[in-house]
Amino acid sequence: MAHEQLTLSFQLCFRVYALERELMAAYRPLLDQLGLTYPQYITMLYLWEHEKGTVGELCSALSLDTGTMSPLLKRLEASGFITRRRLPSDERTVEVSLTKKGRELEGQALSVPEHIASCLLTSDKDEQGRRYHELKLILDQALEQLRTSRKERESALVN
Amino acid sequence: MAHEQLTLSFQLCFRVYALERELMAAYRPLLDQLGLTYPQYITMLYLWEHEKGTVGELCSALSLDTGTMSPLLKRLEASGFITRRRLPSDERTVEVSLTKKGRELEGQALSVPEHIASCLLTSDKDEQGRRYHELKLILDQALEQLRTSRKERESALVN
DNA sequence: CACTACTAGGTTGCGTACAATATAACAGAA
DNA sequence: TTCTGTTATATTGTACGCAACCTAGTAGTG
Repeated sequence: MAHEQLTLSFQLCFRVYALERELMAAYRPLLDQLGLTYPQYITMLYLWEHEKGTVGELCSALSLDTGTMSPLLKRLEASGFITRRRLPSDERTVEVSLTKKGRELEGQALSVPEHIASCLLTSDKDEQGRRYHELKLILDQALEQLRTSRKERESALVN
Repeated sequence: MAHEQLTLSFQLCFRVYALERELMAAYRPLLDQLGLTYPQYITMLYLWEHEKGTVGELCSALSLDTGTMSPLLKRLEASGFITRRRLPSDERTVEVSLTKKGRELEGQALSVPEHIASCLLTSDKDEQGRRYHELKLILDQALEQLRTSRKERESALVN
């Protein structure tokens, strides 16, 4: 493979790594006021939209495993935003629901996207909007690419 | 701000968050064989290029703070890849250097970029190369944008 | 029913990330 | 020289993120 492609791949990875942390740093002061972290915030976003969901659905929606999600939900429960209960129909599955306090938090979170957008967008919003739309598409392609590669690796291990 | 821009920003953040973890998952099996994590790997990349550096230089090159870098370097030292010593000229500064074992590791790491590139690039390498080059530019712009916004926030706090 | 396999979540251990704080060393002013 | 402020790094505490393992509940088979 061409040296340039190897260099490019490395630079992409490093930038994604750096950008992820820079984005978290942008969210942090906003979410601090709500008493949430970013992973907790996107968990709440899921619940604000769907009102409830099982642990498995949350793991799958956010691409997180139970080792991350279980303690995270425990903390959200301790903060009083959600409740957890085992389903009578299947005692293995745990259903997560919003509390009154959790539902009310949505109102306070309404300004978060605006703040983040204003950190990402500068003067020429139309031009930048087009670029970011393009960026979203490429990120999706890269994600799908990597997930496909990972599944191939994993099934190769089994066989 | 337009609702579409708010939605777009959120989707970008979520995808960067997901892509970062998917990339780490792609690196993990490769780096496991070297006995490195991704942050340790990019630390070694810096040292393979520069032979040595201070803790501060490493923090700044990788955009990590000392709370992350200090224990990371301690682990790299425990693995025998680096040594640390305080500079006689300034006892506050710690200089990190490669050991023989650390230098030799570079040879075993040569195939890593190739593997990652092959997970990211599929059939049409030229077309995809162009897209990823574009992606790199947009990531850089987003990074700079966010860093500028952050500096503004921080200096606003001081004043 | 007894046995086996599978599934949904939880727990443990290790390594980041980072805010907040601590500490020692240096640098400049009085 | 002493005091003061700053700098470079380390430490502590909290929260991910994930591999590996554990457990209880369910489902299918004979």
